[in-house]
Parts: sequence; structure tokens; C-alpha cells
Amino acid sequence: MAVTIKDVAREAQVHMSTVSRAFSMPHRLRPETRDRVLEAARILGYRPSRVARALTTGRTRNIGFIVADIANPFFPPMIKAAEHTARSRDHHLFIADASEDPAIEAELVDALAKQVDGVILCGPRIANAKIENLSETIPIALVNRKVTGIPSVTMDVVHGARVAIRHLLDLGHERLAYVSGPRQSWTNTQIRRTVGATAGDRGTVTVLGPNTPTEDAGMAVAAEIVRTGVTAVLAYNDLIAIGIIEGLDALGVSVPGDVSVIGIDDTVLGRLTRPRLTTINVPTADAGTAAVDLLLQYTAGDEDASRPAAHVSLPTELIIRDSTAPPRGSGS
Amino acid sequence: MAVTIKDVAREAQVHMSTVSRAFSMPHRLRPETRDRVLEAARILGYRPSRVARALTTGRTRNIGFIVADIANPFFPPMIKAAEHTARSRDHHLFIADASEDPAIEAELVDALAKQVDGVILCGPRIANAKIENLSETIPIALVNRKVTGIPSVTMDVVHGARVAIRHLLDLGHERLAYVSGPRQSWTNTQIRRTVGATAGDRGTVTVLGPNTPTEDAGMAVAAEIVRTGVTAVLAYNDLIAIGIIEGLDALGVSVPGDVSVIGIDDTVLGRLTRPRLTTINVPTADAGTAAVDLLLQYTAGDEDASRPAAHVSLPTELIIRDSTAPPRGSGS
DNA sequence: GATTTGTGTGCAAACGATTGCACGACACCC
DNA sequence: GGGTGTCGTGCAATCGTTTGCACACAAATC
Repeated sequence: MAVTIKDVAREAQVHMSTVSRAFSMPHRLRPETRDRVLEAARILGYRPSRVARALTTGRTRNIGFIVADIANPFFPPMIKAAEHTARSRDHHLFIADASEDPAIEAELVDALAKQVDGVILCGPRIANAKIENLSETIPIALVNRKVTGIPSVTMDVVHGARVAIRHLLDLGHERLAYVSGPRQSWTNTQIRRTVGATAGDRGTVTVLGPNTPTEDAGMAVAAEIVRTGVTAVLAYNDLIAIGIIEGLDALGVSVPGDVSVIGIDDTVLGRLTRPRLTTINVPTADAGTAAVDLLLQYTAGDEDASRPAAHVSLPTELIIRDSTAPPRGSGS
Repeated sequence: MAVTIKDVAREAQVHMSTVSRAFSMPHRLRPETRDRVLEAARILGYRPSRVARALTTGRTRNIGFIVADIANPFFPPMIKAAEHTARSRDHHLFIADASEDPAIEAELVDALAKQVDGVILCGPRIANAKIENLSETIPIALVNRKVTGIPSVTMDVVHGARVAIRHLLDLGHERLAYVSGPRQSWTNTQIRRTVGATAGDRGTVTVLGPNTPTEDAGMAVAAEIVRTGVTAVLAYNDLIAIGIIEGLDALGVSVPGDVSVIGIDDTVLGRLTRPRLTTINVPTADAGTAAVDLLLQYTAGDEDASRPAAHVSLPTELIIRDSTAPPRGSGS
């Protein structure tokens, strides 16, 4: 089978503990011994067994990364960044897809728990209480969710939504709609709360949904948008926004001529559609990196100390493209 | 710490080996003992340590999944499907992004080797020889590459490319170009060989590239396309095709008015662009599933037997949308 | 009733590393 | 020249499972 620490020990004529130390505490060995061991290891092509190491040290150097839907273009850049940072810290990433299902999500945490040092939940759909629960079993870091006592990184969608709504208001829209996403999404709640407050007495905001965050859901909601008579909509994400545009188009309603549409996420998709999508950029890659860093420094910390759970908030930005315009009949 | 098999043994008043057997060979236990053990395990919330199990059995029940670029929309559906199938077989998936770099790719295989039962290489950029090499260390399954003796699943791009070229020929195009992808890509080679042969004496095919499979690369090659004077191009993938369309547009060349463009992969993107992209559909999700199955049955097989390496070929299909049309000035 | 055949459990040795402890060698100090 | 350190290395226990072997007991065989 594979070459073990014992083989190296024999080859270098030392005890296996010495081999182990040649890697973990090289400075404590006589240089000549160290070199002999390292050379032997090199010749034999020795790579320590991460499994065996995990068993003694109790640390696997693996991280679980759970997302609601890998195929949602929001996630890949985040996964990619997370994987890269993890790797640069000599960690590997398990990835799992919860299919937007809270039960599966919780089950995945349990399943992964036995072979990771911690797990990152991205846009979790599980309840806060359950998360607190799970976090007693295994260190958890959150993306786009805040739970006291648990480290998290969020994107400032409140700011993003506020700017987006103001943009619509400034264009002259008075009847707005928010096409909401999954009920369990923290981001969704944040946005929903923000839109009404931002519109204030400058406009009314109808909330449509909840919806699954897919293009199909967006298409399906188009008819309802027309029925409500709003002239501008903010969608939970780009996927829904694009679906809405398609759906509206199918009904003969033009964007942005008749209705303005704003998405959220700034995925690749938005630049490609016609009209090109006005959307809120969120730094997904940064979030992936930050989440890994947070989790790692969390698990590295001494178990005793009641360290304050770190929280990172990332800035968002409105990208104005072609899916928004003044309402028909406005002066301009 | 976590509850171990010993805790369950104590609780159920049996030896730990009995606990172990209660899970692995329940039928060999007296029903009453088995139930007592299972009940104790349930109460304590026992989950066997995958790490410890891996150490004794030599099987981790983990799979490494290496792709060239997670953010390329070609991969996420494949990853998603692979993860789901793996999970249904009680396996977990490590995912790693090789950044289109052969050296990193090989290094990743080595790094993961110590904690997986096998690895799946998707669209590998490493040389065949190196793959054969690595496969002596660790079971490998391939997606979109054929190496004798190694199980693989490929998509029938030869058929796809043939149909695509014929489509262009039938529209009346005579001067074609193939905008190629990464040099190390097997798919790329297959297509390049096919296009010329298919055109035969009905048309000429200029090969442009190699290029990295990104939108930017596509944009960059637009000028060259104009210079060659071709009226239709087949691109290595959707990303490049979309870049080409953008680049052409920036040069005042219309698609499909002046130039027809066909992509490959049929990612989400293609339906969104205007004009909507004519492209070759490849079943990425099926490939992900098939690769996991192949690898699993490969690693399950007895080590001795020289089993014939299984190979799966998946069908492709031309999706005709709006980016292709007869050349300007043709009769129709 | 002695011998064979099962059946259900316990025992203990792996698996491949890490790590606290012990110990010999050597240098240093007074 | 006998204590006192320091340094480099070996020893062996440990992590949490699995699994071949042994053994006690019961049922079946002659």
C-alpha cells in the first residue's frame, strides 16, 4: 500500500516519532538527522495520512460548505473563492447542495460533522434556533444570516435595497413591487423590511411572493405584476428578475418601457440579457474568502475563551444598466 | 467530546465490537441485543467517526472532484449532480478548482489522494501520460477525456460539432472558423479534427486560437474573425461564443446578420443573450452522475482483476436559436 | 452422553499518525 | 568531579473504529 511514516523511519534509521517531528518541529532536530529524514521521505514519496493525523489531533483540516443550490449562479464564485482560500490554509472543502430544503441542510451538517472542523452555511434556510443548536455540535460560520454568538459574514443588502428603491423613486416611479424570495431567507427579510421603509410616502410597495429563487418563478409572477399595475419591481435575485423580464415580454409588456426591473446579486447573467439588467452587486467571492477565514480563526481559538463572535459586513452597490427607466408618461 | 462507540457499549452493556456489528452486520446479532444497542446509540446520538472507520477499513467514502474552473457555468450542474449521486451512495465530495492549470491539477490529485477513495477529473488539462501515472496512486475517473485503461465518460462532441457544421453549411456558409479552446482540452482536439473533415469540399475552416475558455477571450478574438472574412463561427464553448458576439457587436458587425455564431455547452447563458445563442447541448448533469457511478464501481471492484475500464458516451444535440442565419446575400 | 455444528459475544490487534515522558550524552558551572 | 541543564531521540499510549479469532453455550447428530 501507500508509504507510511514507518517506512520513512526505517529508511532513515530513526524512530517514527522522529520522522513526525522532522515535519512538525524541524528546529528541534539535529540538522543532519532532519535532512536524512526529509531526504528519505522525498525518495519514498511520503505524504502523511490526513486520516490518521485527524484521528490523533482531532482536527481534520477539512471544511464543510453548504449551499442552497450549486446551480444558482450566485454561488459558484463564492465556492471558488472559498476553496482557494481554504487550500491556501492547507484545508480542503467538502461541498454539499441542500436543494433549498431546511431538513436536508440540517442533515448535511450532521453528516459532515464527523469529518470536518467546521461548516459554513451559505444563505441557510434553517431556523435560527436550529442553527444555534447545531453550533453546539460543530463550529459554524454563516453567510447572509446573523445569529448572535455565531460568526457570520453578510452583504449589506439593506443599503443595496435602499439605493435601488431610491433609484426607482428618483426616476419617478410611485407604484413599486418587491418580488420576494424564499421565506426562510434572512436576506429576503432584510430587503422586504427595507423597501417599505425606504419608499415612505414617496411610493407604495406591494410584496409578491414568497417565491423560489428561480427563473421559472420569475416568469410565473409576471402576470401578477401586470395585475397589480406597478411600474417598477425589485426582485429577490437576478434569476427571478430575468424570469420576470421574460414573463413580461411574453405578455407584451416591455422592460423598461412599461415596467422597470431591478435584480440582486449581479451574476454573469445580468450583463447578457437584453435589456441588460440593472442590479445590486454583492461581493460573493469576498464573502467566500471571509467566511473561510472567520471559521478558521474561530476553530483555531482556544476552546475556553468566550470570544466575541466576529461579524463581517460587505458593501453592496447598485449597477445601473438598461432595465430601469422613467415610467411611461413621465415628463422626460 | 463527541460520543464514541465505547459510550454506546457501556450504555448498552455490551462490548464495543458488538456495537460495531449492530450497524455493519445486524443479522448476526440476537435481535434483543441489537435493539438494545441501537436504542442506546439513538439515545446518545451516536454517529460513527468516519475518520476512525477510514483508518481501519482503508476506505474513506470520500471522492475528489476536480474541475478547471468552478465559475465556468458548464460545471455547476455537473458538480451538483455528482454531489447528489455521491450522497445517495453515502459518499461525500471534495471539490477543487484547478484554475485551468495542469500543474495545480496534478498537485490537487496528490493532495486529495490521502483522504479520498478516488478522484474525478473533469475536462483535465494534464497530459495523458501524467494521468496514467497518477492513476497508479489512486483510482481516477475522467470526464471529457479518454485514456486507455481508465474509466471515463465523454460527451459526443464529435457528433455535435458535425451537426453544427452541417447546419452552417446548409444555411449556405462556405467560409467558416473554429474558435478553439485550451490546447490541453481533449474536447477541443476532437472538435478541431471534426470541423475540417465535416466541411470537406463544401467549405473552408479556419482555426483561431487556442484561447482560454472565457468571455474575454471571445471578445478579444472578434477582430480576428472579421479580418479572416468568415461568415460563420463555431466556438469552443458558450462563454467564448458570447464574448465573440459582444466583440463583434462592438465592431459594428451584427450576429447573425453578418456572422453566424454557434456555441457549445448549452449553459443557462445561451437562452439569455440577444440574439439567443444557437449551441450544442451537452448533458453535464448526466455526466456528473455517470462519473461518480463509474468511479464507485471501479473502486468497489476487486483489486486483483484486470477489469476492462468502463466507458460511457453521452449524446449531444444542436439547439438552434437565433445566432445563426443564412449569410448575407444568399438567396433566401 | 459424547461429538459435532452453530450462534452470539468478547478480546485484542491492527490502521498511521501525534505527543508527553523518560533517558542518555554532553557541556557547563563552581 | 559531582550536580544541573539542555538537547536530541526513543518509547509507548492514544485517537475510534473494524475484524479475525477464541470461547461459551445450546442445539443437533449419532
